[in-house]
Amino acid sequence: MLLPTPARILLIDDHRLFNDGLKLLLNEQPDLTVCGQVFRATDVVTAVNTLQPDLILLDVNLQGVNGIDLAKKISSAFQSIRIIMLTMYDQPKLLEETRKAGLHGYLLKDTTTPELLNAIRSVLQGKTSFDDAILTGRLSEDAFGDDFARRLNLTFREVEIIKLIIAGLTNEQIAEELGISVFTVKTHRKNIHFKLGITNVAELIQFAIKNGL
Amino acid sequence: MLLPTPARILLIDDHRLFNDGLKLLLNEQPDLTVCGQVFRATDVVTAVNTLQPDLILLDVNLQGVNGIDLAKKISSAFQSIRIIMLTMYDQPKLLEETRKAGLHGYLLKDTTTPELLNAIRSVLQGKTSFDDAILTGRLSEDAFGDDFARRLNLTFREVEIIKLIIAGLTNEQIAEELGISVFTVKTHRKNIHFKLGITNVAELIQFAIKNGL
DNA sequence: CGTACAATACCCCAATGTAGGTATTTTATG
DNA sequence: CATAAAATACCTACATTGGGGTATTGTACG
Repeated sequence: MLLPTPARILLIDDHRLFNDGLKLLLNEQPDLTVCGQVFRATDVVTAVNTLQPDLILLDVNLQGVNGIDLAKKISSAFQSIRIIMLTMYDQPKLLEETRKAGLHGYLLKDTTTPELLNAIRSVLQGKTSFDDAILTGRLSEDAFGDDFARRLNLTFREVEIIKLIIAGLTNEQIAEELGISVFTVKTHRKNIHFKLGITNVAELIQFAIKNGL
Repeated sequence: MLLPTPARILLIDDHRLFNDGLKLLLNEQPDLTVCGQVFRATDVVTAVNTLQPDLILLDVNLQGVNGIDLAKKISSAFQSIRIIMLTMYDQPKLLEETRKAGLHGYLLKDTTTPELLNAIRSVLQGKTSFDDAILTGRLSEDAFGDDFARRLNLTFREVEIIKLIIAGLTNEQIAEELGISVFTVKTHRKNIHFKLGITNVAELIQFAIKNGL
């Protein structure tokens, strides 16, 4: 399991506190060492060049810069470097893009530390690691909050669908995701609109934001 | 500056990695100690009760639960506990709510570690601490405008239209609001989609949120 | 055993959004 | 004044959503 010398990890994330915290976290591990931290997209290229990391933990969103595009560039220039995307949100689309781009992992920032370490070590060994929470149904259990649902008399299924709508999925994609008919999705959507007193997606998202997305 | 015994800090944030990282970060300081970590809103009350922290770092957004409401509850039940809100985004509204609620600080997660420590120590001494980045710069009026627009090469008009889309207006309503043709609105909308690399309203709003609505 | 509710599925049609064009006018700038 | 960028306007076509129905199934509860 342990490599002869600690694996060199580069952290790229504009949230400084998160970045700093992660550094401490990883440096506690004997087989891992953080060789550098980057906070801005513009600093990435030189950092990768000079630091020669084995693995990069990369935020999908660097103040408006698309992390996945960035990852692709790095990946094509340095094929040996392994890259794990870190993200705040579980967006199926980003997950898909990440896989298609041939990157090595996609993790949510609310994974636990052991899970992160696991993922890093797997990826260093040549495997890939995609967050279970995304693949399976973390969405279904909690996330959106009892509170919200209860106040507005939303059912479990409705909340589930709201989340997928907000994630940017179309009715058809939602239907596929949940394994139900598009008609059913539309029915739920109508009920949601009725319960919330709204008429379109934008208002739905407004609502979600106000009530704590 | 240093207290006789380390100040007890409770971390409330559902992003586990961030939470864990922060713990290490703070425990490195001789005058601070993390007395507990909470990952779910439902665990907050008992944690506060049993751990008796001096100060709480609280994420504004706990999987659907409004962090500010939570903070108010804590604050009214335990007046001596000082609370600093942590957030990913600079939302003027939340900042205002935080101040009105009589809480003691509001920090962005992309502040630096020294800034965080500074803020914590100030608050422990009875002062308040609101992130400069929020108070001064871009936020004040046009958070959305400048920065966001510049980064993404959006024009003034495009930003204007984005705001109206997010407000839930249809193309027709936007056209009327701005005194232009629906066709023009559609054109702008296409350009926006192109520049942002998105395909529908939900994604647009996602984008706006991430980049600081 | 009814009743209530959640979840499912379908139909129709209108309204709105998305995507590909092309093209003119205005404004800012070297 | 020439050029670029921004803002404007229109067209066609298709995709998706929105709102009005109706109806079946399973499950929980008194």
